[in-house]
Amino acid sequence: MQSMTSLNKITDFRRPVAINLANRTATSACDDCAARHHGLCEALSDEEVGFLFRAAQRQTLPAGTVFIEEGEAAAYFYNVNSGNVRLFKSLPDGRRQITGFAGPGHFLGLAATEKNVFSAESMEPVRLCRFSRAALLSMFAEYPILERKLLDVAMHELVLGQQQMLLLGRKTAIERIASFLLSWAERQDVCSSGALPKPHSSLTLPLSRTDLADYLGLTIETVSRSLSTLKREGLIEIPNIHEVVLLRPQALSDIAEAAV
Amino acid sequence: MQSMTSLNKITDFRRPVAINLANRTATSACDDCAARHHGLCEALSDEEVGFLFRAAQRQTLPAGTVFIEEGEAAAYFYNVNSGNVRLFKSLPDGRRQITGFAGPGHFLGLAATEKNVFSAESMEPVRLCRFSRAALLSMFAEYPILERKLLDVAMHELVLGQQQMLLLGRKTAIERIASFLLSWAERQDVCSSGALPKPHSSLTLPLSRTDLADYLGLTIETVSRSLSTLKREGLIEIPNIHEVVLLRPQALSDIAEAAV
DNA sequence: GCGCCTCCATGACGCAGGTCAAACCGCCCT
DNA sequence: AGGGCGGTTTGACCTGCGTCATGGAGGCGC
Repeated sequence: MQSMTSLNKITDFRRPVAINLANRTATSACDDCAARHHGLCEALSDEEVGFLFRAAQRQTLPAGTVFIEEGEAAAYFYNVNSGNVRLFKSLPDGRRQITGFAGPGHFLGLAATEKNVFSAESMEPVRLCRFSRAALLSMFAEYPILERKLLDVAMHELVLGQQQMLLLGRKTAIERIASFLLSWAERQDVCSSGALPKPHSSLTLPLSRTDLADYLGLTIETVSRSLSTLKREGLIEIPNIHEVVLLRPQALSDIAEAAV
Repeated sequence: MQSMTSLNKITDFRRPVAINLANRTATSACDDCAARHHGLCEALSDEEVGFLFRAAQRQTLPAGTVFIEEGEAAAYFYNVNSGNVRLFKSLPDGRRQITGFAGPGHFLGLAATEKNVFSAESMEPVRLCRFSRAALLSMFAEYPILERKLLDVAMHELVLGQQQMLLLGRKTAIERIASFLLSWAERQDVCSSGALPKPHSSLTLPLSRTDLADYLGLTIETVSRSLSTLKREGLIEIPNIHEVVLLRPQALSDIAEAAV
């Protein structure tokens, strides 16, 4: 049991690292950051965060800004401080596949080679910390825990990616919508990982129907129709366009997982 | 230019590591391994490989053995020495999505939490090195380069995963087949990364039509029909069931990327 | 309040790809 | 050589979802 160490907990095996005296200005700036205790930064001490802070450039972007462009040289990594971001790939004729969303604390840029293999666009006003590749690489040498944490992050994204492949390759429209609602509930901490949300849990969807369609590999019409079906059958309520109430999570789960 | 260090080359920044005298028996066993100069092991010195060797259990499996089962406790990591393996997720009603293939040198188990989130099955007789989580974690402390290399591996898999999401979510049947053929050519080193294979390049497909269908989110009938269409139009030749000749890679690429 | 614009819902219809069925093709076994 | 068997191809048909079109609902400027 004890030996069954979670692989997503490899950060538990922290090596001792040299601690330098971070300047207080830096640290306290991070104190106010919504991402201070999420994602990458949560694994770091105040001193380490201070070091990271000094290596970062801060950016504030209005909604709808594409700040990572597929095919461009991949010069930077990003950490989201506030706001939500959509990640996507496009085909020349305009077809788009959203591969994921990044909110506060999420680290961007792991799926990259020399060129970015995806684009990123702010869905709302967004604040970011930006790191050059060189800066991040040099930080690895100083703070090995970063590397370890990034491996955790990458592993988690691999898990999500595989789930999404099953969804896109093999699930029906209704199953995709049900799966999405439950995974979004988990993301919003409405329920603990793996558990079902309580009946009548309410979700906020900062995404448009178009985003939803491009994420689930459907059209907006099919998304709309599937949501209507779930509503008609009493599994969800849609008080307004950006809100969904999960009336019967178990029934949603049965659909999402194609329970027999 | 020089500062544009590839992120997939972060292993270039090797920290000095303690080198212990590996016993020669171990090292020479690895010398014969097809995976010695691929994937994880390629990043390691003989001494490091020797250490890894002693931490590993070797397994030989016949074709069709499921050795990682979705939902089971994730106790081990694997490194493939020889043979090919399919990775997949299933729904209770039997629908299956193959999320990837692993050949010699590939490392398995990164997409895992406490439970495996995918299954793995040998497609042919396979030899593996198996590591318990605990063993791998303790190796991280001794050989940080492992962690770094695994981050590289994970990042590369994220890139592949995003490509596959675009394919599954937004491409037509023919586009999927064309994309697959080109990516398989790249995998088989028929062409360098990013470049097109030469006209008349020949590919070996160790996969059945069923595998192909489950990988591409199609049915075997559609896979078969799409291959026939490409053949009829003179883009490929199919001398036998496990071989495909790419007559006009550029035309395939135009289809795969939906060139306008 | 009014017009405009964007996003969403819903209905009618079409088609890419799924389903069902039959023929075909090695390949092994005797 | 013949027969059985699993995998593949091909054809005929069907359907889930995409496409196209229309109407509605909310937001925003003036």
